[in-house]
Amino acid sequence: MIELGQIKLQKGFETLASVLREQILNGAIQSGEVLPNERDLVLRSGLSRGSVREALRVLETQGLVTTRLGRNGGRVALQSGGGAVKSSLDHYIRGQQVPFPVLMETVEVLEPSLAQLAAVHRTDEDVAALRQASKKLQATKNAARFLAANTAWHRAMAHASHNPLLTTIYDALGPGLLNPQVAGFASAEVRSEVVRAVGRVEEAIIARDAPAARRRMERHVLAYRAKAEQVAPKVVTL
Amino acid sequence: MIELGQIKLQKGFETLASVLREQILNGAIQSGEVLPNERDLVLRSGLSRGSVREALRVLETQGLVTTRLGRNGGRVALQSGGGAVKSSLDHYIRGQQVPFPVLMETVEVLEPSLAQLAAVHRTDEDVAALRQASKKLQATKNAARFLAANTAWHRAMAHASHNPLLTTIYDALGPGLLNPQVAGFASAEVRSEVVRAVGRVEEAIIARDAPAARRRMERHVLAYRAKAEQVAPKVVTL
DNA sequence: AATAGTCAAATGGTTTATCCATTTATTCGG
DNA sequence: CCGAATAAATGGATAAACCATTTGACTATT
Repeated sequence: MIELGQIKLQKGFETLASVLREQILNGAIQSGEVLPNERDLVLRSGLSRGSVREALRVLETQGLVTTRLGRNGGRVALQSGGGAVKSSLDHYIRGQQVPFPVLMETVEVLEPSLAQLAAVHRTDEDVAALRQASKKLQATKNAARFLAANTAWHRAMAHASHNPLLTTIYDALGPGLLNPQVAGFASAEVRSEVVRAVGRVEEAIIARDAPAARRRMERHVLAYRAKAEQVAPKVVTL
Repeated sequence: MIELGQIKLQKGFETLASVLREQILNGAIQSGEVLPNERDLVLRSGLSRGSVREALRVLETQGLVTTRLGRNGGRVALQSGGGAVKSSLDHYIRGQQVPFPVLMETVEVLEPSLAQLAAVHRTDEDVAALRQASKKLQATKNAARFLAANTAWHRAMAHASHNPLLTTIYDALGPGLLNPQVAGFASAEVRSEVVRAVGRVEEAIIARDAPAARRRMERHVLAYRAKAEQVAPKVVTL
């Protein structure tokens, strides 16, 4: 018997979705361009309106088109932004029940590298954003707001790396890290420690000292883990 | 004027998709469980079959259900695997036209960390898989197959890290790296160099020497970049 | 002239009804 | 008991309306 594998039947809506997807991804349909409306696509494709709508819905879900209602509405082509990556990672994390320690480990891998890259690629605007974020961090006493300010600084650092892939991935991990058992331990002592560590990383980034930026962030991350293990060992340890 | 933001209207199919999605992600609908069929969902939701189908199509696109045809068919709930992450990253890379150097940079960030984690978490099965992969690599002369074998070894290493997030992300980057201008330079000299470097990283992973694994992979990655810059400077340099 | 109100048109959203295609359980004949 | 025919259950697809939302055009009012 010859090996055939499973013969995959392409459904009508899938075919249309593929065709349009390819045209958007390869630039034949430019970002911002309005696709033909549903009734037009029915005529052009020979499919029914229901099938056309399913195809468009798939593209919308993939972040390749948005939908505008009303007169002068229609489907607008987009270059898929970080949104789809974010939601797919979110589903993956929740669905596979990725353990919290794995999330921490991942962040511990990304942050030092982001700091290093930020030191290499940062612009003056990045520096301004970082300074503003760390200023906010210093000024914030409330624990919940401190967390938010901390996240904001880290995002600014990621942005300064100018690596859109790593930044998008890093951003997508954020929500999963807001484990209340771990994130909640922002005592005054911990906060001042974080402010100090962040400040030192920021200095290195500003000085374009990539090895120092990495090293300091590595230390910070290790210290953070040590503290988290004190507070909630069962949640943190792999 | 008061700040209101855009008031978001929830469409019928969106609402149904959200409800089902939440139930799948929080485990109320178990992985492998069959959802009610379309006609049932029409009765339960009060929506029409078209809307129900759009909702299910969205979930399918997000990798949360699969569709089986025929009697005893239906929608089966899944925990979203790496597929959705992979395709969203692929769309992101193609759509945003993420430059090749950024891809290389990202891989250069991930690989040393993966090697380090592999040294920490590897099992005996991982070691067996790595050995098999590097054996294949040594034996392969043909340039195209060498590339494939090289990719396979790197995947095995990523797998050995036992960090599903990083592994999934790393896997998703693979296709984008097959730039023929860069990947094609597998001369005999380069190949033997790669084999040697891979072997040394593998030894460190087997010996559970995490710092060495990272260090050796870092060196390998740097050497690879240097070589690539010789061959195709315009493609590689940021 | 400027503004507000009204209407019409274009588009996506939704419904209903019906049929087709695929797969599998059941039934029936040998 | 087995194989073939049949029926049933399910997703796939179509057609024909109508609804909802938005915007442009027109009109009336001030």
